[in-house]
Amino acid sequence: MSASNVSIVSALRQLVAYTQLEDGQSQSFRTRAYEKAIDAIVACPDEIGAYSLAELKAMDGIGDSTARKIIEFSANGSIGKVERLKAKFPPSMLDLMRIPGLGPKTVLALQKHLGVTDVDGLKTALSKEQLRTLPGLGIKSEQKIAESIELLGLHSDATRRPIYDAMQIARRVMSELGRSGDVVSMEYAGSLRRLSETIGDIDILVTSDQPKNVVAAFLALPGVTAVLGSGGTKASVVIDDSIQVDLRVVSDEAFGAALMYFTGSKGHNIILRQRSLNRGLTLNEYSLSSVETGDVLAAKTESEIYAELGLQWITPEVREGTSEIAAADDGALPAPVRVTDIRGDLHVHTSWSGDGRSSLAEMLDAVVERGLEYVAITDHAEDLAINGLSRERMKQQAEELDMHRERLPQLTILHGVELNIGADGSVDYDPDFLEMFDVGVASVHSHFDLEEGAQTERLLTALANPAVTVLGHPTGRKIGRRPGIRFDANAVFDAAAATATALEINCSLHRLDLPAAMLRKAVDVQGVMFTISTDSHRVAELENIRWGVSQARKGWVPRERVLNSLPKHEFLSQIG
DNA sequence: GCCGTTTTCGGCCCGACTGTTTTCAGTCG
Repeated sequence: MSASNVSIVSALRQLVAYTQLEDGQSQSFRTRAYEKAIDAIVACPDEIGAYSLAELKAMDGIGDSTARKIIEFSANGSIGKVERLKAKFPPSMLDLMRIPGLGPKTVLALQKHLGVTDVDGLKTALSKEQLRTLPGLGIKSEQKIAESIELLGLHSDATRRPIYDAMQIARRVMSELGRSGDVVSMEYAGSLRRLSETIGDIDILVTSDQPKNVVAAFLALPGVTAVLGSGGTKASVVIDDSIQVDLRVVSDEAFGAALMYFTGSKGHNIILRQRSLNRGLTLNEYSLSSVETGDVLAAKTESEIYAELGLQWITPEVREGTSEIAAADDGALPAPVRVTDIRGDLHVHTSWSGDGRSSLAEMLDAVVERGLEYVAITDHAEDLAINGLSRERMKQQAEELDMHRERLPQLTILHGVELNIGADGSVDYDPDFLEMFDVGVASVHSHFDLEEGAQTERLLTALANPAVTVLGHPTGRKIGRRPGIRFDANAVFDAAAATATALEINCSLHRLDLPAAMLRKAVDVQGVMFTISTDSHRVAELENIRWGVSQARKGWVPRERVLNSLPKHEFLSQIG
């Protein structure tokens, strides 16, 4: 069996770290090339472990040398160069490089002058006050490194936080910081704005005429447990002992340039700056300007900067520094889905099911409030223990829905159901009973650990069921808590197209399901349609539609492939 | 190590903060 993308990326990350030590710098052209290859693999929807040399080299950012290393890893489970460097630099030196403030230069100096190659050795050297004797280091550096060891956990991959958690903290920080009268505008940027599934640190951009005041207010926020650094226009802190938050303050005129810079990704920025240089321009966090005259061409909005570079605006979610800029250049990026494109929500629970927290009336009123044209009420079906509705209850609900239809004539209310896909692919009730429903969202809520072949069969059976309109949260994953079920995506997407069953983009930040890489794969299958639905269990969750829209953008899903963006009559004839 | 309507060789993004260095190197994002 060939290596998974995850294991290949992990091996290449090791290669980067060891090469940084070999080169004695973190930004050599070689390591940057490896990092570019990693970005390409992360963004690739296909498993590349079985790719041929030619196929690997055809990928943008992967050349002959890296391609051969990938093949070597896939065949042997290791890379010769890494093994060779391990003999020179003990693996524990990589732990040292993860300590904030320690880069390859300092770690090499530790080994060369003090024979220190691991964290314990470093602690001993610190206690003997030996670090201050190293060239370029002094007493302050020694203290800083000692403090950094306490923060060691913050920079490891394992401490990336699920986006849901990070978003909560970001919103809290922003609401508190917003009380400072000096904040003109504020936006979160970085991987949060790109809707990455896990977040390493939170980036917050503020525009203000009084940057020093904003930085001071930031450092004084409740929940700040450590200050990692601060200056006149930027600062980094740790919130709740758990996640790093970076603040950057610029003038309001530079908002677009700063937002772009701070949103990244790093790879995306590098390509844009290169593109700028090719046009005699330079791009930084303040502006896009002429190299020769210094004249500012654009700074206030992202759109005008992209436009000056001859590009359509690129939605943040796809700024991964891979193929998005070339696609924008060709006008081949799909027009990003907007929240206002969504005309109906097809996955909504009420207090009729045990886990719903808002009443049917409250939900319907809120849906009208949001200006939707149609909605499907999809409470749980009977096979879900505790939460599911019996047949009798479903019939009662149907009657109650009729009342609400009279009450809310402006809204098309569909009677839906969230069906449970059993281990064998069967669903709740019987075919005759299922005919009463306008919409069937079929989801996996159990048997997450069946093997891949069985999961695929299970989903194919469900897709073939005429009562199933939508495949709900198809992988069943909970980000940071539960991996998705494994299935043959090609087979499932083909079947979705053949049976005209839509694939759900579940809006919950816990789910974001389908995942972006799978969405990109599904978009390539002609005829596959998608729904963007909130899976709301309470009124407040209806606003989660924005995350699903954002996820659709991340998956390059074009507007016209979103079933619930269709006008009511078109939508009804499609699901009819 | 990668890449090419400015190149198969010679380039490769940009700036803030920190500490130790009196002009800059290292680290980070």
